[in-house]
Amino acid sequence: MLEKTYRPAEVEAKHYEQWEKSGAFAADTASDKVPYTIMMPPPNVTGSLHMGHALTFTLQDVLVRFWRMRGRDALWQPGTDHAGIATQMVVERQLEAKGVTRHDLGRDRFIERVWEWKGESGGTITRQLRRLGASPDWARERFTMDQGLSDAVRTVFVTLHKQGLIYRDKRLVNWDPKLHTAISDLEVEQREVKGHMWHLNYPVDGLEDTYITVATTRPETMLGDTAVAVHPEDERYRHLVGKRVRLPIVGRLIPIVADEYSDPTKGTGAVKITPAHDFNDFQVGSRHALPMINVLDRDARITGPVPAEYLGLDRYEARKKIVAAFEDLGLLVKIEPHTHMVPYGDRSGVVIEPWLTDQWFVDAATLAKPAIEAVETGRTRFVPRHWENTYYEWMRNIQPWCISRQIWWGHQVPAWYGPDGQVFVEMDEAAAQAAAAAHYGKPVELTRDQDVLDTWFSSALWPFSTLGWPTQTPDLARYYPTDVLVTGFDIIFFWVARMMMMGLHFMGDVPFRDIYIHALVRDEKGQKMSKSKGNIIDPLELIDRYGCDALRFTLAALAAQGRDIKLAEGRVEGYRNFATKLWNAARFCQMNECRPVAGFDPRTVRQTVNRWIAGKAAEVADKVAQALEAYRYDAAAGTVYQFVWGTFCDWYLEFAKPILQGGSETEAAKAAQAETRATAAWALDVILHLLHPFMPFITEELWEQTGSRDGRLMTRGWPRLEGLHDAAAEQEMDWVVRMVSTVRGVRSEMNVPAGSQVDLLVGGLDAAKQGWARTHGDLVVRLARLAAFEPAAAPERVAQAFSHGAAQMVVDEATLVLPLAGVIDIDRERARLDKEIARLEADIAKVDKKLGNADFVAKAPPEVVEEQQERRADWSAAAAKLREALARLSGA
RNA sequence: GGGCGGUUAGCUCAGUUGGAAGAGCGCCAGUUUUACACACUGGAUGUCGGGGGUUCGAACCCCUCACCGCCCA
Repeated sequence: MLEKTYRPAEVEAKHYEQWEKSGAFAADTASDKVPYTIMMPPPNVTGSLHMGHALTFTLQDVLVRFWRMRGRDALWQPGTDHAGIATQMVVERQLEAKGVTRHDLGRDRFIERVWEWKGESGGTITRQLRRLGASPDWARERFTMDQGLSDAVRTVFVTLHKQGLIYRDKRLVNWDPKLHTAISDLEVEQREVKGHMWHLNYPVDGLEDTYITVATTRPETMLGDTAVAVHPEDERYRHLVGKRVRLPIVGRLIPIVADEYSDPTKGTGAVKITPAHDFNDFQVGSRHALPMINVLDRDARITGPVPAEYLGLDRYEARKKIVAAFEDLGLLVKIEPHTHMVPYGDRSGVVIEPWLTDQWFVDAATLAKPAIEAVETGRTRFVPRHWENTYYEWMRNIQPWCISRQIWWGHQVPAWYGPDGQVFVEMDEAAAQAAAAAHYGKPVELTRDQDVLDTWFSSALWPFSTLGWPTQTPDLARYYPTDVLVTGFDIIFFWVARMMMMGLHFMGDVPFRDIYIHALVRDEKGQKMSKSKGNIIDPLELIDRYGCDALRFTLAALAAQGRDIKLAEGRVEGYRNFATKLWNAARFCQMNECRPVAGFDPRTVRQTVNRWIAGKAAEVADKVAQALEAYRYDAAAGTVYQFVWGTFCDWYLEFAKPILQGGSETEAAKAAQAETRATAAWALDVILHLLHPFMPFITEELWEQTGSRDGRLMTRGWPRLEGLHDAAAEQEMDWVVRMVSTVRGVRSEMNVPAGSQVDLLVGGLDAAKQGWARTHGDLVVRLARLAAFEPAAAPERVAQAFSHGAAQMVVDEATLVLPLAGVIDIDRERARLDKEIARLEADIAKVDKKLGNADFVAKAPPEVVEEQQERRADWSAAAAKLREALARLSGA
């Protein structure tokens, strides 16, 4: 016998181990099934499971389990990425605790330490994924620093270099002065900061007492100014263009240039130009061939051709000192409070400096072209579709991608330099030596480029590098392109776009057919979860408290397309209750000996209730499948929830009770009971299948406990239920539901005590329904808590009932009478009937207005008009019957 | 400034070819009703953000305004 409540903690680990051990997660390259492939977005190896992971991996697992049941050879490719900067930071922090720096260790030993760390702590997130019930093919787990994936990275780098799509260049990059590395645009976070706008006077050379006032948010950069720019159309400054100003403090003479970059409506209309420290100024500088003077070192301290007293000052100390100097010189015009955007490194949290360095770049614009086209032509489809705009917007304005990082942990750039700086990009040192020997005509000593590549460079190859590329493996042929990528919108630029570019370039085909973009998980107030706000909900805690299935079902049920998910713990609790409900339904079946019958065919059942539930089950199985095919997780979850609770538990099991628990004296009763037992067990099995992708643990546990089965639920096929829809059974059972609900409603409204059993007399029931009434009489009695049910009550019975007071109601063509001698309050009943009639009359009036409109009758489709007419007829018949009832009441 | 999304019951949200406004939670009332109180039964609740338009008919299509959120400058 099942326990009274489901206890997730006791079964989750057991089932997971069995699934994994049995090989149920494994894809089968040799299979003749059609593959279904999802590349798991590799979480950072430093990561631990947060709610965003819980969502994305639940959604992926639902799909994978679903399609696996649908008969596909499912490959969910798992792994982690090496997270260059993040991982290096973790290990450096550990060293720091011991008072050691990575430089003390040296590069090789440091990297050894990182691998040690990875061995000890790198498995956290994959262990946690198991607790979530995720079913990827763990045997194929990959890491972006694996040998195979590293070969792929080198191959891609060398190939793109030979194709001229990777090059080395001196450009301004986003420099992180704390981490001492370049980072990509995407790793820079623009934050709104309350700062100041300093208005500084620059004396115009050769004109006494003439100044040009520039406004800046960063006074310290004036040390590197090489021009002042004004708009060519700006009348205020036209006469000064071509003249020069003497840069205060520094004393350098710099030109006043006309350039459209300067906006006459902003600040003073004149801007200082610092080409070596500002992206816009850099462009102005190139247009006017201005010198670039670097005044910051790698720590963002002052360096370069500046007065000695400034050398070595931190950028903010320098700012203070510069402002003070302008004030002393009488050149500080004013300081205004000013709110503006300041770039911060998303890892280090410090202000980023645009800094002139030598870096490796990918010619992203060239690679982007086919990637844009693939989405335009629909070879890859975004779901929901509007995310393609975000993709286009970024792809069409794509900048060269800076891929080199000045850190140690990562894929070292496969480039070697000769004595004269000549670069040789090759697969390995031997090849570089050979190339160098050929170039110089003799062997030379080479030094390897110290930089490593952006982690996203290796992640971009994930859809094919994990399958064995550059080797043309059977896996690669079979599983690429993949079916769908499931990820969050925040990663469209970082990763999705780059996989598209690399996939198309190296595989000649898109990496995935569909890109399902899901929302962000927020707290119940709609706030983004963050450590600093203290509003983090830990998925593992929720799993401990409510069970994994409850969390998974919640996330799926809330995953409506195009909306963020506001997660309130109450929802998880609600779905925990749902799991308990299912558990108890199974318990009920078990208590009533509803056991699966081998070879049971639901198409052969005779009892109306059984034909009815079989038809409903088939309908739901289809709906759920269709919803999942369309990534409508919320609809799929809602449909199965509604069926389990609202149909199977609330009605079917109640309908089955009299049959199951009634006597089995006659042969007919015995047969009905046997059939109902078998059908109930079968319907429960269907439910377990439909719920399995969402709630794998409880369904597997119930599968195990409710029958003697071969094999696990997880490896079963999705129910194929054809030919089960039964409109007649549906009509009949709907009528029973209407009868029961109507009586219940009136009982409650008339304050009939729940415990008291009353008679129900029915008049005017049409002949066809007399049969239904006979079949389901005891159901109506039981569910409406009646003493007796008389579907064809004699008029004198009714009259007698009225003489003592009765409540009346209308179901379809029939009038129902509930004798309530001693209980009924006549005024109250009259008022109730009045209200019912008024409601119907209001509805009728609405329809009449429509039908009275000649345009409506003329222009609306005939079936719509007919529908309205039928409605009107039904309502007015019901209203007439209620008026009769009211009259009877007054007569009594 | 540009783009995208949102505004429907107290709360969170469905509502996919325009054709009687829905669910869950919460709330109120009642219930040992032999699977389940993590339950059962019943009930109340809406100018579908405002305004205009198209249409026989608009929560849905178009225009406009307001507010909220996100992304990019």
